[in-house]
Amino acid sequence: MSWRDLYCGELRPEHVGKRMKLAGWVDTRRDHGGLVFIDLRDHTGKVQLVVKETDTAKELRNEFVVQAEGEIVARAPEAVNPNLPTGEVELQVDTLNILSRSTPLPFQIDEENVEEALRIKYRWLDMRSDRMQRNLRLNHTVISAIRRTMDSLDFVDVWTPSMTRGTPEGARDFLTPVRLQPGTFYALAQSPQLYKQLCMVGGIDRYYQIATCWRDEDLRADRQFEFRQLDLELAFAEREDVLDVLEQCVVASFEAVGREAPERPFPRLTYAEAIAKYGTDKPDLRYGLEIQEATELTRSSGFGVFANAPCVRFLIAPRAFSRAELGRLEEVAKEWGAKGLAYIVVDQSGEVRSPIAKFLSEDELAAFKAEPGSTVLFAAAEEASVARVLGGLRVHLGRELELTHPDAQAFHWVIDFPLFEQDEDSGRWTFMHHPFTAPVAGQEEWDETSPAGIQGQHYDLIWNGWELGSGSIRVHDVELQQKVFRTMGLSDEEAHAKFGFLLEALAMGAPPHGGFAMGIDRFVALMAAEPDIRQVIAFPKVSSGTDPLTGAPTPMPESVLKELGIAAIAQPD
RNA sequence: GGGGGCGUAGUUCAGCUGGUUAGAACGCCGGCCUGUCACGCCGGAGGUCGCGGGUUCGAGUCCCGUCGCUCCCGCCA
Repeated sequence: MSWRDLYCGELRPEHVGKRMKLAGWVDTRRDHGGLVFIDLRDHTGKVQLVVKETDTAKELRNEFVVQAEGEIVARAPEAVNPNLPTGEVELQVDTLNILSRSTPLPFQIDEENVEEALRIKYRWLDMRSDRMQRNLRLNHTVISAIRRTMDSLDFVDVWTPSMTRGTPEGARDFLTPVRLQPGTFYALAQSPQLYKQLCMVGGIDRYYQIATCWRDEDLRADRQFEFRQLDLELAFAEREDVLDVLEQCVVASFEAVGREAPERPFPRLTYAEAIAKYGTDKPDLRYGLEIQEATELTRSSGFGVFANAPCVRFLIAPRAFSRAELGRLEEVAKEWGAKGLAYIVVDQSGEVRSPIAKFLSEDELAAFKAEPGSTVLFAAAEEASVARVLGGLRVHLGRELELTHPDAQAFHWVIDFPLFEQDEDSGRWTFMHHPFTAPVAGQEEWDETSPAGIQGQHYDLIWNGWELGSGSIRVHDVELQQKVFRTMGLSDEEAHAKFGFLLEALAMGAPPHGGFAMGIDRFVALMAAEPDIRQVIAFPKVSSGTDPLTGAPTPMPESVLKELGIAAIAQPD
């Protein structure tokens, strides 16, 4: 015997006259005395039950789980509900079983704006909402499409360990004490990076995995302690081979949910272009608002700040801002590190309002090419600071001025990243992405104390200003790998202590290879038009790093810690 | 570690320049109702205004601290 013959949302006029069992949750109850109407809900939708007054019918409350049996009948024409797909029929109930009761709920299903920690604490209720049902099913659909694509391209799913060797570099590790080896720890994998490279050396040729990764860093709208990534690696591959696989996965995902896929190939933008035109390495290209260069133009300007700054750039906002609006924009600029915000407002009549206009020549003013009804916003400082400030302003203006069409989708690649970057405080050089990224061909030689300008074969995939993921062609030459380690200040001895297994593997016949890792949660959140990844994760943690549902994390008994060979020096509040 | 926003009934919110007994909607409880579909009507319960301190004749409202949630910076190879 089965609990039900059909899903609630599936009932149609063709079922009229049939006797059926339905089961689901009581969505709403309309008690008319002698007659009770119930909207019965499951994940497919709702259908109306009509129940004669009985003790059982009177007892029903919201979110009770019930089974109802009876005849499917057509509704009278005037009783049809056009707002419901099942609105032409209803179940005339003669047998009603309450399978499970419910206490009054802490919030109503489908109520909007419920505080998120409460939704997460009672996730089993939240999951009944249309929103979460849609998102979790979308998550599944996308992952299925990605797996189908990877399988069709002959990728092999290889499971790699979650418990791995800790590294002081990169993100902070989550640690697991090891009882059998007191005083030592495994680290939960920040990514399968090294294992997948070993797979390449091992002849797997095309590896992939929907891999869970752990990073002990502060949580954000787009970051959780644990998350999943599409992790892939190809042997004998060049950049374009890798990008092609990712583009196929993105297109397949769009097609799987019945949406128009972005056009291939996705546009490519160099890192240098991205920084210069958009002030960030993950620009949102749904709108223009490009940053423009003015350093040379203002070299001999009468405005000292411009004349003396190593870099002067500007962007032109399509709006003549008021003084109050400019004040708020200056605050935004300061958040991004600006000392102030120079501007030129050109109002609708073409009249110029600007505290710096008096310092600028006619030629300078004309050179900015500001149309009536716009504002020129300047940043003048070190190049990196200018990029950061104008990049921040650009994103702010894009949102404030609603420069994006709601349906616009902008996928693109950022390529040609620097291989190393210099720490602003210590002056030390370190890798920009990770130490396994290969330099571009012909740039394998550099001064290990000053690797400025060396470019890496690294690439990022950006969607609407979100970094979906990144990848690179890796170093497969052991000498080159050691050179990279030395450049970031790791002696050969230290490198061997930490990454000896990689160096040994590279020394035993490593094919050229490269790969990528794309954040699944970010991808699905954007697909779902959600503002953060918690909305597509079944059981997320809140931003303090705690789990309101289970109450984790918790202290552990002394005896347990002792067995693990550790002691807690902090007590929870 | 730093900065911003929020915190009032189970939920979502209102509550003015400090001033009687802190409100609404939904939910919940009781009653009536055989065609509703956000059913309707009548009645009711429900509040440490996050917490602590201060200013004041008087604090939901002002000040300080603190906690929680959230967004951002740092951080995220």
